[in-house]
Amino acid sequence: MTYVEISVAGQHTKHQYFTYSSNKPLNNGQIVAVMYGKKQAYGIVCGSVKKPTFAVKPVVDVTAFTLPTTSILLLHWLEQYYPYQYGELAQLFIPPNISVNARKTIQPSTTEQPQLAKLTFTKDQQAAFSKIQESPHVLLHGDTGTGKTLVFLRETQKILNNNQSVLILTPEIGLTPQLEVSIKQNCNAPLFTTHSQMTPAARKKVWMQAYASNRPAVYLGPRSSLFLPFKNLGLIVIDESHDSSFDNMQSPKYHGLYVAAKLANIHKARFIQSSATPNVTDYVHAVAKKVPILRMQQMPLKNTPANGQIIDMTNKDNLSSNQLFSEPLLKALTSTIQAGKQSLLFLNKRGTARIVQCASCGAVKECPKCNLALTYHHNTNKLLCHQCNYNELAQPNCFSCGSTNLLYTSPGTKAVERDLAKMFPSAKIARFDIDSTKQEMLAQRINEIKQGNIDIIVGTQLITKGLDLPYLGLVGILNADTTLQLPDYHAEERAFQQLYQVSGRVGRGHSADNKFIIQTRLPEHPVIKSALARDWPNFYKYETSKRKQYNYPPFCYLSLLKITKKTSASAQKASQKALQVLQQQHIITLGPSPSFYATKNGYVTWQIIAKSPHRQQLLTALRQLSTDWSVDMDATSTL
DNA sequence: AGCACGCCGACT
DNA sequence: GTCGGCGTGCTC
Repeated sequence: MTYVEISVAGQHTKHQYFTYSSNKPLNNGQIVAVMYGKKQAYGIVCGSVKKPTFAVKPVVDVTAFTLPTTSILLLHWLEQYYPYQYGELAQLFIPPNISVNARKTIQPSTTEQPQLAKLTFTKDQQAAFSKIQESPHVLLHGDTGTGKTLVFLRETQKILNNNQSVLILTPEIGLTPQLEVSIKQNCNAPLFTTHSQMTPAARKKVWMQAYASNRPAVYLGPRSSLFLPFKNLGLIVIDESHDSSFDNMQSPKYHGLYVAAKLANIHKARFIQSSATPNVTDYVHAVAKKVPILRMQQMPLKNTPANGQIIDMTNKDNLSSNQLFSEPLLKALTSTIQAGKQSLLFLNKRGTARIVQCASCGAVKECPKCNLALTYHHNTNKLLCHQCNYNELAQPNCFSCGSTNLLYTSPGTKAVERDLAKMFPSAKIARFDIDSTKQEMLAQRINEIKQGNIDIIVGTQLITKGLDLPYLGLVGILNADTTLQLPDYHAEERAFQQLYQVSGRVGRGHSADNKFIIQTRLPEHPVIKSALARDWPNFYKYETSKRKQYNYPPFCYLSLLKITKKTSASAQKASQKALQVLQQQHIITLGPSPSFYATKNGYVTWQIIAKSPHRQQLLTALRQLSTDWSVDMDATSTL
């Protein structure tokens, strides 16, 4: 009889390991089935021990799979880097649809040998490529359309030639199958793609492939691909590294970028983080760690940058009879339709935040401590900071200019579509948002749009990502302010990134005379101005100094703690208890306050922001909270 | 997360 | 008296 320590996956476990007995020897990393309480669960063998003093249960069954040491090292690193339940982290490594009967079968991979495309590099691409040879970790900071992809794909081919595999992390690729196509054209190895629409069976196939194959391959997928049982990884690329899908998803909330960097380090693999708009936090870290930053600005095509224009919506001369559209935007729409080109109108629906903005001067009241827009609470007629709970009575007049013309809501895409249909009765209009578009339909809709038989596209954030529309002549941002003013310390950065990405959709060398119009009530806002000028350094300077002033990341470690209870009173009571624990450990706290999305089906959520200049100090304190707190370490959104 | 144990209100 | 509310704690 032997005794092993097992990391039990998927369960809420306060202990790192639980001891089980087994009558046959087990390997470290082996995946086994155990009883945990009354439930069966899978676990990872993490070492053997002497017979313990307490009673233990036997291992129920063993699977045919043993995780590589690299995976185990990554698991242990995650356990000390994040304050999460150990079981949640172990779960990441367990293959989908696992069963004790599963065999180690792999599909013989069908590899047609592709004709590798001949690459002609621009000077920037060539420079970046040679720099990559000199450093194991680089930040590829290339403007949209400068051909970052080809640079890391050539490196991918080099690594493959060296008989090693490559992992390419990408935001959800439903919208951008281009990357998949480019990999096939440029890389001479089997490609295994994972995406969120895939069935567990299909995911399992990819897992098996990584597990059993000894041949080098390219793995393409979202951040969950980090936990595949890789062998001999020579390169990890994280494409669009700023994308929120790398850090924004369900718990356990880990940042794909940091985990990727660690995994590369464990494998002694090269690491490339690639983005046109890197997060300032990541950028500051890269500078601090002396990671070479490779700037690419040269366009390979003869592109005409779009004609950018800011429309001040507080200026009466710009207004039309319709509240949503300025006169210049309507004129641009008319002429774009006449020219037979497409228009894309971007509206951020998430911005239905209950923010109060003055229609006359654009001013929004902010929390003096947090620098975030105050949200309006109807029942109490108060303006409230959802982060620290600061509040004041709502006034009928603008605090800045005294006007009584205050705006409490913003319109949705439906209203936009309806008004457009009235004003342009003969135009074909397509609306694109999460509600109107099921994921599976997207590809089809996009094809429809690419053919050019749609005149006006109305969309939300979906539209910002890597979509190349050959007939696009106009991009209009209906209300840039909604994104900008979400009460979230990261909101201005997200606004810049979105504006930058959307404006990149137009002016891609397809035709001259393209337009990019931003409607705003804050025409002098540094974020709006730098986005229009596509001036990243200016934005970076503004954003970092603001973060420093109000003590946000990267100048502190920040985590968001949430608790959901039946009643507001019990949530507050739990919050007070947590505050005590945190403050005893000298953690800076904001709140507690009702969460931004405070109530769902009768339950109430309250939250606390916890900050500290020292990661370890914050982790230690968070580990002392009761288990009903959900923790988002390094949260980039405090909503 | 589930599930058991334990201590206070309204009921046959 | 007790049925059951959910607050607290544990799972090798």
